[in-house]
Amino acid sequence: MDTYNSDFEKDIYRFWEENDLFKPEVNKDGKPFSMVIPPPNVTGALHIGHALNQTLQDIFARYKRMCGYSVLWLPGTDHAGIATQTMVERDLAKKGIKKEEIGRDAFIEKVWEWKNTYGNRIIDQIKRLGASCDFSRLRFTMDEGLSRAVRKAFVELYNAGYIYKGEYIINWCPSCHTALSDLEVEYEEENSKLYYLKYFLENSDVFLVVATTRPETLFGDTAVAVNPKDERYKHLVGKKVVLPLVNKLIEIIEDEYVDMSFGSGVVKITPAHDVNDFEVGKRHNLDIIIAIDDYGKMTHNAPGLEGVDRFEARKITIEKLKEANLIYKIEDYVHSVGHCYRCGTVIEPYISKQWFVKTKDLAKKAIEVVENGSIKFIPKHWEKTYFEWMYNIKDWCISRQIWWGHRIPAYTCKQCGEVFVSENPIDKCPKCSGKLIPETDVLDTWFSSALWPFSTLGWPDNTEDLKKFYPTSLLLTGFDIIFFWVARMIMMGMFFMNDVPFKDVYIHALVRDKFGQKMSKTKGNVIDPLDVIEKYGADSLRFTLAILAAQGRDIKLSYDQIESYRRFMNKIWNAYRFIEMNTKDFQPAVNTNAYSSASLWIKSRLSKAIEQVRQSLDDYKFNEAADSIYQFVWHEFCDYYIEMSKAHIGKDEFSDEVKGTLLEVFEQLLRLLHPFVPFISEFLWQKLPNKSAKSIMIAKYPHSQEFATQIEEEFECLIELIKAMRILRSENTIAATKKLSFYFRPINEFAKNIIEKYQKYVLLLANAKEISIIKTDVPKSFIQPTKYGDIFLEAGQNIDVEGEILRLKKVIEKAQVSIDFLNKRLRNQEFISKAPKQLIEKSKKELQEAILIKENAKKRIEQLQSVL
RNA sequence: GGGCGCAUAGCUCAGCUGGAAGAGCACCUGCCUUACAAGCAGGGGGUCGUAGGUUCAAGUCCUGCUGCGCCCA
Repeated sequence: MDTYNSDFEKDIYRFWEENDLFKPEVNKDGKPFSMVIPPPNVTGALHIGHALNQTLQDIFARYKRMCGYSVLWLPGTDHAGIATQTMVERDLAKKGIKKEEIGRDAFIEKVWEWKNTYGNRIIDQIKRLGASCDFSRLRFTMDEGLSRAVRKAFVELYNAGYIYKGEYIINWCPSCHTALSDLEVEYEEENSKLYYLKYFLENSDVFLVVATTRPETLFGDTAVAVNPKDERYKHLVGKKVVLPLVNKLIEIIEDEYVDMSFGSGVVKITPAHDVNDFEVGKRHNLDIIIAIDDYGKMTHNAPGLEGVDRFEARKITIEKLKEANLIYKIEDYVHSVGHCYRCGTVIEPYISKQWFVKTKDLAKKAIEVVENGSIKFIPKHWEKTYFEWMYNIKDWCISRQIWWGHRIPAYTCKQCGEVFVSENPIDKCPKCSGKLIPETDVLDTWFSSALWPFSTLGWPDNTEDLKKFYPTSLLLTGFDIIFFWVARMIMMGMFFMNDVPFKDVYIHALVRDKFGQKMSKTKGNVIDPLDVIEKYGADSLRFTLAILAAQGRDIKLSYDQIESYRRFMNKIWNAYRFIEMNTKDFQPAVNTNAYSSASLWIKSRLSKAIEQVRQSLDDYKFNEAADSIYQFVWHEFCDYYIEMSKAHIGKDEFSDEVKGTLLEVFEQLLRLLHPFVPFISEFLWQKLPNKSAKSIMIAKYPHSQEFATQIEEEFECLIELIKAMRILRSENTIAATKKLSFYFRPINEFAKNIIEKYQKYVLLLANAKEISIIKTDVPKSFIQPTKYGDIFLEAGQNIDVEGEILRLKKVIEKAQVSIDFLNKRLRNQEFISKAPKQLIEKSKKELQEAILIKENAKKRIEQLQSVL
């Protein structure tokens, strides 16, 4: 093994799978910890957002598993009604087949074929990331069990009065040819025109100016409206105007809804094609005239335009209005237009019979459980977003006019017209024995997703899994689906299980490109996680995502960052190589009582790192956890302990002890690392002589220990002195390879003891020939003052006196800043009386140290100047 | 229009309950020192968006303002 290469990842994953390590049964007796995966679309391909989501969940799954929990992380996919149907339709279209030609059943069969062929793609991709989901429990929203759960849920909600069918104006996508819920409409600001049309008063050549962005809808106008407070039009209310082009009379009504400042203050009312107008229409009992059909084409109500597309119809209408001199003026106008979230088509408000979930009461409980802390959002501020939506929740349109999905389990009697719902198919009317016609609409995919936390565990059966793992412990997802999914799961969980679906909800950020732009295929700025895995390995990607996952901020990701954390993988790899090289023929001693100081120190530092990582993970601070490990591994274990170990190995009585400690600490830090970088940690762990289990996955997560603070104080001094020596070398541009002689003038016994006690480490890490303790100055030398005393380096003949003076002046300057700051603080009577004692003492000590450094540097400058 | 978030080193960002500003990348200097040049050692660089307030002490708490982003209507 020479250099790091992530090729082993696939083998490692296979090893885990073959040993069945992803099942909760590996810790049968542990306390349950459960998560359900936010089910990706079965048509989907893994994108970087999934990668982040999966990585963070896997970190938790592995962490909790190693802590002894019986971890169930349940995977699955959702059937993504519209998306999947569209995709298969497109496939068929290539072969020249329309779905209507083959019929509903045959089409659905085609979709299943497609699903069975390609539906596991995203699951396989998730595996590449190292996800430790229990794939034996893999679920799909359309599978048998979940479909049963959906039917049961529908029937129960219906019977409890929470589902109703009615004719309402809904968001309609003329392209997908289905109703959409409010959430599935995306609004975009668009540059458009505002048309001011002339509506003449009946039998008059006086006209009202009516402003509209959609002149083509005038064919559906059944009134014009003014605000009751609007003095300009008060006298006209109740009179009639002539509808342009149609030449029909419609009434002038008054309604609060009208904004007096919009246009001329007179608006046309088109109940069939505008949500607000629909409400106005209801209040005033207006006729409803449908001018645009379900394919977005004009109806017979638009004379001469029947069958013309709505946008084409707009142009023609304008031309006609112009010809008839019915346009008062046209202005540029910016307004927001709703689009279908799936296909981008402009939404057409449309009146039709749809099924709705009555949400107000369901929301009440869902609000309560967040208010009372039964469910916690992390970061907490997302609770506000949640409440905001929940307080203003609208009924949820759940029917979709497509074929792929859960068919609504409702039946209408052909004879008596009665509607029945039933979990199991029925064909005879229970009332009149007439023939029952099954509902053709299917349910919104999110309806089945809302049941996910319990339907996947076996509900409606009271299975062992359901008993053990519901409520789930943690839901980890993106903020974009708080309304779509999180809120609805809470409502459904409360209704069906009478308990929350999860206790903690961690909301993670969006992954953007390095310019902060949303990644999208059209922009061409996507970072494909599978690409990254190919190039850098899943571990590098995971570690990068984890260390960037600070709460409440989006992640700007670039290849540079991934590259830099790949270097970290390489560093770990090489640390292992060093250890392996040096412990080849070494058998760990059973009981080592005598430890070298370096070993005591690194174990103390490791303990601190463990503590920090555990604490950070418990607080969902992935970035802090990852950073703590990074700092420890690189800048303590590698930079210092491994270097210091070279002073012992093969050189003194601690040789074996140090080898043992290298293995011991490295073994622990692999376990510490495992949740973040599962592959390399497992791969290297398998090679260790001191591994404790079949797999690192089921080894225990390390615990911290208490160590005397003394060892850390000693090493703090030691490291500062080593650094001082390195500064002298570097500032005087002396090659790292040249062995030097240093002198140390300690300020006290403690400092003197450190240099003596740890001479071995000093010599090695500063690459020194010798280090002598002295009491006086060393003339003709470079000096580096520290708070523990001065370090000298003999300058030989060619000392650059001026350069050295300049350098020392900087030292003085720095010390002076400290002195001024601390003096100011300590002379402040209020500080002395109010600040904590510890801080006062610390400040006094620091002041003394700064003064000492300054004085010594000053003296040296004077000396040097006398030489000049 | 309502709500939320962000503004800290050239870039990307940490900074918990307030006690002298940190990391990674980039940059400069010197090194192929026998784990690692995907590396080692050292260095420069910030009046923490702005104006006030609370406090002995404010990047950190409060208020106004400016700029950017997101969500909802």
